[in-house]
Amino acid sequence: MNLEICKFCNKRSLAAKHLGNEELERLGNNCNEVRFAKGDIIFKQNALSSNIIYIKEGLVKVHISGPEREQILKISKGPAFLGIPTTFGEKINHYSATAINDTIVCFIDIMTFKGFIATNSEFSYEIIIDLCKNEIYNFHRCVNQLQKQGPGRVADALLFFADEIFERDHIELPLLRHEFGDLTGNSRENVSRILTDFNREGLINLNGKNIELLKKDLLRQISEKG
DNA sequence: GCATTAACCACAG
DNA sequence: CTGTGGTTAATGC
Repeated sequence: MNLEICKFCNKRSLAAKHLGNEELERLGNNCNEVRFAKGDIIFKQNALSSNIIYIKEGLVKVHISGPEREQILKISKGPAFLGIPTTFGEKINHYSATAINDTIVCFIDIMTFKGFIATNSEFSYEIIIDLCKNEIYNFHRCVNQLQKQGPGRVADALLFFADEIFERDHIELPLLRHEFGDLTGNSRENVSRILTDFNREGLINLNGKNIELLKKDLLRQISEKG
């Protein structure tokens, strides 16, 4: 443990920005930083967990095994909390998390975290905001998945990667076709077909995992109309 | 009926 | 792993 690790961290969460010096030392004393390589499992569904997980850096996929197939719930980019909902009320994880890139994750002791919630209202406030944003995001995703059809969901995912993850229109899909299917609720074959269709129609420039979004306005239309 | 959508299977790079 | 073609089932004109 390193007392200074959180004090001088430049990837602090919005919540942790409200911690004082003494609190940051306590945090540093009760958390641990772990590096994960691409494909490493950060935590697994049904395993016991007594930590709050914070992604300092990197991309993580959050997934759950459904009755039919694997479902990717979302892709999270650090810095972000991951797993407050799983660890707060329950002892076991309700989903798994896997590193997509090389990732740095902080495991924060739950009692320390709860202590901040109890004593630092600014900290708590930021955590609540985070949870609310998450819930709203999930509501939207739920509607999308249920009411849109294949191409709409794929267009959604492409725009998500371009706007939220890479922040440019040329993306390198960090998922296999099979996983991209798990994310968008399509079979791997369908993902393949939809992408080649988009390519043929000039909406994207497709080159394996390298995808360039050429007509984002049209992709948005497809995404909205389903 | 006919068209659309998407899943499943099989096979080829 | 990925792309494609054929087949099949469900759903909506």
